[in-house]
Amino acid sequence: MSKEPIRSIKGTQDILPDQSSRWQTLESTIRNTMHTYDYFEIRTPAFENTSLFLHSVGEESDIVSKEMYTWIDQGGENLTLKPELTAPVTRAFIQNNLGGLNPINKLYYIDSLFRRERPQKGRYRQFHQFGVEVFGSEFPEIDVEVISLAMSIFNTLELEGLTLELNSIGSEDCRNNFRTAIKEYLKPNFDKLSETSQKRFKRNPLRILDTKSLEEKTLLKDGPQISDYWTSDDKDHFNEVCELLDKINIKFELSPNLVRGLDYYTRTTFEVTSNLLGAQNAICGGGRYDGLVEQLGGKPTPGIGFAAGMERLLLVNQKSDETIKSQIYVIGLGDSARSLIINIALELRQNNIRTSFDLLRRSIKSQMRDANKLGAKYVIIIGEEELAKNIATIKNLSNSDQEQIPLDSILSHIKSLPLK
RNA sequence: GUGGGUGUAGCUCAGCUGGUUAGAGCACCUGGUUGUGGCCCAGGAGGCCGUGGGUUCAAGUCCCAUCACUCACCCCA
Repeated sequence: MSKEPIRSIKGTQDILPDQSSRWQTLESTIRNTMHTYDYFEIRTPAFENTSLFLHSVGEESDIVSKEMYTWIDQGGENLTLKPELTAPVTRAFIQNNLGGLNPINKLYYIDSLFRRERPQKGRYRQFHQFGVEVFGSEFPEIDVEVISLAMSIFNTLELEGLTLELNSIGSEDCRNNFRTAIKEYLKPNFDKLSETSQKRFKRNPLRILDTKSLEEKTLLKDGPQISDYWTSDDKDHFNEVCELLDKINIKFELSPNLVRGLDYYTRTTFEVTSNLLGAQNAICGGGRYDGLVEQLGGKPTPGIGFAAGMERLLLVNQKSDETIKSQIYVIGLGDSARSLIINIALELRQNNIRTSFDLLRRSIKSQMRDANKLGAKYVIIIGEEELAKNIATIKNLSNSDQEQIPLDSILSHIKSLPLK
């Protein structure tokens, strides 16, 4: 009976050292851009009360109805690993009265989320998103700032093949009117609709626009359009957003059927897709949610945000990353030298010089190999001969030059060398 | 939840219509240099051929089941 090793959970992944540097560069690019826009980071807990998501994302949404990791804890509380971040950040915004401290709050996050779906390319059960949530402004300038912030990060990452799709699903009134109109229009054809569309017809008619079926698409083409039901304010808002985007040279496509899956969206919705991915080609999605804060018990406060999937960004961003290289490798031959190099390595490290030495008591040959593999620039060799003369041999690995220096001048000597 | 594809060395894979000790490249280790890396050369280690069952004189190869991975549907980042 051989023991089966324990495996990671389906849809989760280990990020190993050969990949972690790509994550680090991605994260620092995100933070840098966020800071140039004066957005500040918010961190929320990994899990929340389940009701938070029921009341924001919507009970009929796929996320809530079939994808959440939910459990009852030992105290009887109903908890859920966060499947998205707008609701938790909004909850934190309300709970900490951020709106009372500042009329506008520009928040960003980089975080892990959890959804129990069947994994596939670009989709995992634990995945990472970065994004922003801005509370307090109803004006188009902020819609545009948020979009331009997202695009600016993608530009810095030199991503190619991206498309920005834009739509407005109008305010509350608009959507109510549209909802009755589209139901009216589709009612005679109800039997012809797909099963999912029939469900949506009852629960969330707006999302029928999302359909993939060609027949339904052509049927919808001649039906009522959301834009016909925009209030004049909705229309003005959307036009201003488009104009401002033009003004700062951000290209976009109008997608009248871009309805996002979550209940809380209003007015502006947008999505960025990549033609380099498979079926899961959305790398970023966002929009306005002017009613959400109030819905979750806060003072009426407009909001807008986006979230971008980091695993997908890394799939799109195939640029290779230079690996971090060591600088100094210290070799000690013999017992006394071996104990000496521990001190030398320590001193170099305290001076911010990347330093390694052999931990397997291997031969000098293997140690040289190891130094080479680590990308060290110089090797310091201390053996019997050197010890006797109180010197160290320093070898430049790129041109094989070797020189000998006094033992007590190692640090100053190394500091004078080009270590890059 | 549904469908397709794939499971052979640490990694990428070969193994033809079933046939004898299961291979390659890369990586790893040792040696070629009494204390010197990369390149080269020589050698070495490393495989319940995913797992269980079946057909057969004979199974990595065929059949069934099962598990895992993967892609896709649904939906989303």
